[in-house]
Amino acid sequence: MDSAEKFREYLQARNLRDTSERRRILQEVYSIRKHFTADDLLDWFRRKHQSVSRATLYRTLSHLVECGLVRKLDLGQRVAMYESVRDQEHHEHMICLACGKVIEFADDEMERLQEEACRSHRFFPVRHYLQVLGYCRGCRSRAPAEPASRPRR
Amino acid sequence: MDSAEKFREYLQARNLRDTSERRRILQEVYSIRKHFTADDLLDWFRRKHQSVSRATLYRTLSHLVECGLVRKLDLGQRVAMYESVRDQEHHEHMICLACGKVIEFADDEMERLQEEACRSHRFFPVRHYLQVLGYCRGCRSRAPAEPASRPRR
DNA sequence: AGTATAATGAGATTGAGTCTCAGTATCGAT
DNA sequence: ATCGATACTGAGACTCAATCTCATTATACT
Repeated sequence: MDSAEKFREYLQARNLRDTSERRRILQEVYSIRKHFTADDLLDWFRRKHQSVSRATLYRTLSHLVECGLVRKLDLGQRVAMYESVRDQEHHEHMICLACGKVIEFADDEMERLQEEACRSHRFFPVRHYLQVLGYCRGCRSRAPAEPASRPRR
Repeated sequence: MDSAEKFREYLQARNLRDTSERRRILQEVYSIRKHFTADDLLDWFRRKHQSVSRATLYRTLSHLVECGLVRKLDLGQRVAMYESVRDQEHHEHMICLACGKVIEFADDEMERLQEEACRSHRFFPVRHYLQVLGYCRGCRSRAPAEPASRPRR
């Protein structure tokens, strides 16, 4: 099932309407291959003269998150980051406190342990986020003793 | 080494000053046994007629985070949560999307896998956060099929 | 086509967190 | 103990991502 269809089913099941704005937002989100903020999206739409209002964008993004087509991330900055959920496997993020670089990584065993922890607490997991903040290879080597003088967070 | 001493050493090493506000904030933070927001702290101080300014509080909290005495958490709400880091072992959080309940859990093996992932990416970890969002036992059992009609995020 | 009602957009509002800057406290040197 | 350099504090202004309001419009079911 492709993303458009999945979204349509989600909307229908909740008595929500299939509007052109929602279709356009989903399409745009799925054409992007990296992390983005809500304002990034707004800019891209504006540049294409297909503007969507800020309110509608936020409302639609939260629906997309809710139905699992988009992941909302807190990468340590003030703004929320989003990424489309393709068939790629689930991954986590390392964020460099000095340069802001984001490294993606995945580990099946870690996922399994997590699910087990949820089971033992009778907790039903919907989504999860693992962020490792630290210093990337480059930033670390530039300042070996004390990683960075003034971290961003 | 107790927390006050550790903080004093941190301040000294950075040419920062050991002020009464900083001492009071550390003391208050360490007298709390649960998660709290910056505004919670502000309220508690106000109630004791020992007010600290918002600016000073935020500045001090970020020093405390920097020196490892306090952990800053993103529990899915808009506000940042904090918790004091006692000698208890590192733990992660499950957050209920319906009732907001926070469950703490820990797993040594998961920690180990994480460190390994960092090594293999030549990434120097400083701190990490794992949040599992979902539905707790109670909320899950109240609505078996579709966990919750209107999640908080 | 008609009707109920969900959605949209422009702009106002919220609120956590940060910044500014004048006055104050700390601390090492003398 | 005093001095001087400078880090710190607090009140309030400011930022800006995100949310809300509400009049108008679009959707979808009959």
